[in-house]
Amino acid sequence: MKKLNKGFFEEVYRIVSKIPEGSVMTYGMIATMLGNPSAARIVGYAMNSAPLELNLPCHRVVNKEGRMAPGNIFGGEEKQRELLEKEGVIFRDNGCINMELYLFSWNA
DNA sequence: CGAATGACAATCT
DNA sequence: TAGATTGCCATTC
Repeated sequence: MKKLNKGFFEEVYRIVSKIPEGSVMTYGMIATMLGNPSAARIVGYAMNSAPLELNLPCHRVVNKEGRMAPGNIFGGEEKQRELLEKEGVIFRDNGCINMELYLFSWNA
């Protein structure tokens, strides 16, 4: 669980760590960046194995709905919501993020 | 090498 | 609308 230098994972970590505060990224989007638009699961899997030492802003990584995973990951999706809100991300009433507004534009 | 896993996505019921 | 199912692809055992 230490040699996570597996191209794909590494790229995921790199991209995620590049997400500026107040912005969010979707798994499918990251996967597309890596060249595999269908590898969204791999991104999630990478997060699952993501070393906390990297301080990856995984809370800025959300699914297409603008929502976060199951809820038993970081300590509760609600906790994530608070974190993101604190960074300036406004959530909708349904608990989803305004992706159109907060989606991080990687390709300048 | 083969089977299992996974924090998604899209489709179907 | 919400829940369940399948597909996809890389990593792990």
